[in-house]
Amino acid sequence: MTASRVLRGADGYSEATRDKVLAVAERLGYVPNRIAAALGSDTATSLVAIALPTIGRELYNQILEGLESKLTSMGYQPIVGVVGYDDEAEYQWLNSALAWRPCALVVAGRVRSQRNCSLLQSLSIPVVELWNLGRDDKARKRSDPLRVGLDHHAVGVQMGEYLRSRYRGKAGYVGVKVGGHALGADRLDGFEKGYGQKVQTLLLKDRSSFYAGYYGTEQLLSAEPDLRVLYYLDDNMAVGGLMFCQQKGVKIPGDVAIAGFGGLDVGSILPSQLTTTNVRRLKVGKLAAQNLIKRVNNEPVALVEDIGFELLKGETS
Amino acid sequence: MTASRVLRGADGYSEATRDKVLAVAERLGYVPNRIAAALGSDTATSLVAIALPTIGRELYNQILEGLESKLTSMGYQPIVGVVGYDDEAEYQWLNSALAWRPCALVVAGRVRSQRNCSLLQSLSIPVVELWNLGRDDKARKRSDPLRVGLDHHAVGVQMGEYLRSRYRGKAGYVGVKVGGHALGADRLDGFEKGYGQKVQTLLLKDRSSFYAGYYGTEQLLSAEPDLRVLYYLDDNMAVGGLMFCQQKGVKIPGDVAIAGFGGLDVGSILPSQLTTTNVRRLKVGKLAAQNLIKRVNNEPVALVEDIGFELLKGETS
DNA sequence: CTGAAAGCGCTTACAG
DNA sequence: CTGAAAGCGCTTACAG
Repeated sequence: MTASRVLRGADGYSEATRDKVLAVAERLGYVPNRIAAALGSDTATSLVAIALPTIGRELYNQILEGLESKLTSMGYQPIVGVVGYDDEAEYQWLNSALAWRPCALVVAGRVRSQRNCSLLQSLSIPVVELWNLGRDDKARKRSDPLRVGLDHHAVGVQMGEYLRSRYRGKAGYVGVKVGGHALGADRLDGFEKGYGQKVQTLLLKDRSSFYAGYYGTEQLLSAEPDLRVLYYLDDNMAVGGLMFCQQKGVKIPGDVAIAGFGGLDVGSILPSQLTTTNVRRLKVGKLAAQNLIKRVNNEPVALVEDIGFELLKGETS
Repeated sequence: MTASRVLRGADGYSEATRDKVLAVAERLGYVPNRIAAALGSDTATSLVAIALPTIGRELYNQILEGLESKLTSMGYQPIVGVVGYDDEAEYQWLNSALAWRPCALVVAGRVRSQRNCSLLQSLSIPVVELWNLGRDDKARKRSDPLRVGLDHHAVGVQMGEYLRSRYRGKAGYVGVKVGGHALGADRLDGFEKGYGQKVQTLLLKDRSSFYAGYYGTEQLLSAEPDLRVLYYLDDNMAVGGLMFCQQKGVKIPGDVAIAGFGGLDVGSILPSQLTTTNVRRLKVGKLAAQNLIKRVNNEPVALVEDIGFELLKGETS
């Protein structure tokens, strides 16, 4: 009926009827029902499904903040899920979220099981993969997921080369693995390449934290006391390592040089600024949201968006 | 039809037909449509709307993490929105989220405009207010929002009394205000009461951060050089203040004693542990989700859930 | 500019 | 145990 037209802001009615409809709606306390609207129409919903590995820590929660702010401001509602690095959890979550017929989907770019890959490929809605750019980016097709992120291998290479230019000794790495996969493996690969020698690697079965960085450093240094350079999965762990060294009287960077990744806030509050690679996480989220919605609206959009990174030459190395 | 019954796991069909239905569904790649299900049924959806002031920082994002994990594990999908401390933004967001007919709503407990209060009261779905317990909690009615949080006034009193027992000099406070409202005002009130004297208060028009704590402390100390005790809105700001003092050669706690709030991770990695009040943020989220869903299912539930807090006697005061 | 008809994909209530 | 009917609150396409 005509009421539908005025309520949803279409045209084809007179001012008089509009006012009448609006008045009645007001009086009756009308609340629109997007569920019915979604079912009745063949156009897409305003729901966007977002599956992230975690949200409790600085990295992904700032990405989420960027996503949320852009999506909301464009009139979309995010449905968010935390799926860890667990293929089964991701699969389950995708299925329950997809049943709400979102108009688009955000996932974290990571190694994924065949089954989950096929699920993603079978979707008719736009998908964006966050955070990691892949090796296959040159060969992207229009039907592939969009990508917004950075080249983590290049981050590692850059940091490796920087430290190589200043130090000569053995290098170590403290990171984390989940279900057999090392997080940030691309950066570690790159680092090894950039530093130009084998890196003593310790992968903890733990979540990244100050504490993990602390005891990981303790473990690694007691096994390999002559390490000259320590690279970490992220700044939190690097700061943990820094604390360990300070407490043991190990001089930074005199005895050991330390570098992290992320440009998290902690790094900047230390008495000596942490050497790290800064990444604009908020921007990842915002750009992802923007590109996704462009694709939803069939506007032209970059298949791959590289947000880059920036080496912060701190005082810890 | 019968297919509907087996697909949604109701009963009243034979094994044979079930297998047949499942096989066909599989072959056709059937994806359930919760939108249609929601419209066709008068039972509640599995959507839960969550409106938070921020998600980019440790406090609320750990609450969100708790909410998300519990809700997802119980089969609900969270729609999340960031509304700042802005009544208009909250109002707009609530209206768009409510149009999806969520079965429940989570909001942050805060001072709210009359209009938003009436909106909340007019809802027929369960609502939970997070974080702040109110003064009116004794008089809660069944129709009022649930509450899960803590008594921030008591936090302030406890910290004030603790510091009073150790120091005598003037006290200062560095916090933040948004749109005229001081965040954490209840804690400040309590602190003043507990410490037993007027507290020099600096409210920055900024968001809480290390940096805000740093320059806020600088400002406050240059205006009031004889402060003996500094209390902060949260641990991030306290750590910023700590950094400022260290850099200026002010001895902690010899010259100035410092205390924060939250029990955020930063506080634990410092060379000297921060005095603060620890709050189990994850638990706030989890309990809120649990109670909300109990209410959705019409099970008995505590109207007010006090998760308490814990004074951490650190080395900075 | 306005409205009656049909349908979106389910579910509930009822009849076989 | 199985199915045909009606309806959820909208929208789209068509007729006045």
